[in-house]
Amino acid sequence: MNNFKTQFSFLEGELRDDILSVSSIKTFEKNVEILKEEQYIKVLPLVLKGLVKVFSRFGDKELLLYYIQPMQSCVMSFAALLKNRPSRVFAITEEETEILLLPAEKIPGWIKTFPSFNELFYQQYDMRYTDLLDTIEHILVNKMDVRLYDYLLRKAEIAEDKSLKISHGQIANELGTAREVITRVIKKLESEGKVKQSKNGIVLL
Amino acid sequence: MNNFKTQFSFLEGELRDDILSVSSIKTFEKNVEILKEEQYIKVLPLVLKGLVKVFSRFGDKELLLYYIQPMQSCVMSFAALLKNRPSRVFAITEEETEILLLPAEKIPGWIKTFPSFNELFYQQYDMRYTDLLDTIEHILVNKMDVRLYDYLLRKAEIAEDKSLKISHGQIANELGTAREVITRVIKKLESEGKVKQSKNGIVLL
DNA sequence: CTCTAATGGTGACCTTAGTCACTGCAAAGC
DNA sequence: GCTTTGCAGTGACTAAGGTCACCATTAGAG
Repeated sequence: MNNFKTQFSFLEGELRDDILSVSSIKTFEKNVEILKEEQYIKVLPLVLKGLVKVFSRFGDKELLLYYIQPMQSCVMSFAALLKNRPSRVFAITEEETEILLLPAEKIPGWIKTFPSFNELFYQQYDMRYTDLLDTIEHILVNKMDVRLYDYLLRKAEIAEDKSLKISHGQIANELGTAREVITRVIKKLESEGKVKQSKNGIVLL
Repeated sequence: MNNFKTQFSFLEGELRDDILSVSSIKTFEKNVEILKEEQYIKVLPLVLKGLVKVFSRFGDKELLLYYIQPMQSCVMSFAALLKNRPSRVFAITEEETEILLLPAEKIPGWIKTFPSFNELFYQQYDMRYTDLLDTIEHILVNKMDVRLYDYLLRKAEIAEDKSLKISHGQIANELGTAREVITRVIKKLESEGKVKQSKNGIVLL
């Protein structure tokens, strides 16, 4: 895909050619856990188009940590392949997503040779560190109504659609709580006029 | 201090000389908020001896995020000075601590030139990302008794002393809760035979 | 068309932990 | 000495949210 070159114009031209010559592009359907099938083939993903959500499992609880948007990568994969260690987080496509898969063995060389590539991953780490701090703040200080509302706002903003098709159970998973709680709290938000539920999903007002 | 060279023997010799020639070493007393006074003079800290705790403030709540031990640095400072942005976290010495202060303007050059230096900061980011994940897990899934006990265990382990001199109020701050809660929960731990309280502090059994 | 699975809705209940309003105690400062 | 200050301990209360046991509605599969 040629939009790679324009999207990643901040990378050195030589590096972009190099990447394209050894990487593959793969398209994933919606709701597919990526890097599951590739867990032995070592690759580093770079999202070109679409949306990926990253979450963690703690026993039977799950929690959405952040989204990977186009032009972003997954620092957990990055760390995992540099240290040859399993990932502690999971990634699922939120929509149909096109991903560039960089072969792991080329990464250390690119990092050494191309400052822009190195810079890119520092930025990714910085972004995720900040995301995790935000997540901690949310869990620690906000009640469920605020957490849920912010979650919906963010989701709508990222999907660029104020109408969300998602089940209460799904939301509960992403917020690490129970389905009944979401049903209750979303009712509350509805009564406050912040959202509206219909058979087509949840609409933000 | 010459133990810098032995501690950081994984860094290139040239880099170590370079660092020592332009950096200063500063010793901080116990319980001092570091990087407060230096917030205009831009420096990157590298802990040589002692212990620093890093925490975040959310409104009136605080939360201990992780410790910086010898041979470690603070990724938040690193990110803050690269992006010329204020830090979202705070650092306080837990004991008397000796810190090497690297001048900010030298960092980008060292990163480009010395792979081992670059590697060091990737490792720091990776470590803190993992620490934050652990913190999230604790807040989300564990009850206060488990959180408190783990907190005390970790503190004792890091301080290499099973006897901790710390007030209930202090602990409450670091765990982002209220003093009375700690008093209650620590009583519970005592009744379970896990800790013992005396006038000298809390002893882990 | 019927049966089933997924989803949403709800009331009752319980546990956790945050808050309030105190009391007791001991060390430090005057 | 007394008094202030900081820390520990406690009972009573409350709110949030997790759990349980259901029932209703809808969409899809057979």
